[in-house]
Amino acid sequence: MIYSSELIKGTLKTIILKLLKDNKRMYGYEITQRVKELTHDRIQLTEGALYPSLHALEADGILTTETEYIGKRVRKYYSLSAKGKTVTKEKISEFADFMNTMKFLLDIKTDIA
Amino acid sequence: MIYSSELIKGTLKTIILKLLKDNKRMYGYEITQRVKELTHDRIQLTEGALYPSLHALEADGILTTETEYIGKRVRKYYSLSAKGKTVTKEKISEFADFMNTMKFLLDIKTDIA
DNA sequence: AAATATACATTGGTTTCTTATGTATTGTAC
DNA sequence: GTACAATACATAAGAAACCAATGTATATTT
Repeated sequence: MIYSSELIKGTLKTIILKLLKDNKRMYGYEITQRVKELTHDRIQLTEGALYPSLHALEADGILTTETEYIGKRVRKYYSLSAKGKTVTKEKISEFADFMNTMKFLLDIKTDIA
Repeated sequence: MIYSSELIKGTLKTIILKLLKDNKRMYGYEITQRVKELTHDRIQLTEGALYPSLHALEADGILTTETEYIGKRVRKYYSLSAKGKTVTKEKISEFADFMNTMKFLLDIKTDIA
């Protein structure tokens, strides 16, 4: 199953921030692959969604970047700034709260303890 | 706490369908009030979002309508069509699956069994 | 040598929602 | 009895976020 795109709307930034929280630094392509792997292909980030989001987070001072060359190929690493770490905690906790509300509203039984 | 609007994106139709599944028929204003009440004001549907969604669901054959007059004031009741009942089950189960994926991805502990 | 994977990025379009506005009736508080 | 809030519908203009497509280029596998 691949989720309908409307479902994923609004969660992309939270996913990016969580991955960066756990991994110190990651580059764009790596993020798409990690999400694909962790969700068993259920969530597939498109580049057209990912890169603008990364750029927006950087412009907001939430992410910092370092560019490196692997051979001749450029690679841009993203990391959480101090502000980013705070924002990440808030976003995840807001999402957790939202999920509990939705679970109650939709009367859903979950299968993960 | 009122959730940031981006979080709610993509969930509106699922919420509408779930309420109609439980209540046979409801009118627009009633839906806004019920959601507000059930979520303790955390989710407040705006009319500008609700009515276009209801109209779209009706146009897709997912909802049927009956108009009644309460005194001189018009009230438009919405109900699930046969197709709508099927779609509702699919939507809720897709959302439940999505929540489990997100819970795993964000490493969230839930407080509802 | 060709195909696939890696790695960045932008552009045009669509969907979905927000804010604002509009109309009208009914109930409540002063 | 009149102003305000609540009830109840609706649309329109714009913003935000995402998707699909396209573009460029290098590296690896077959």
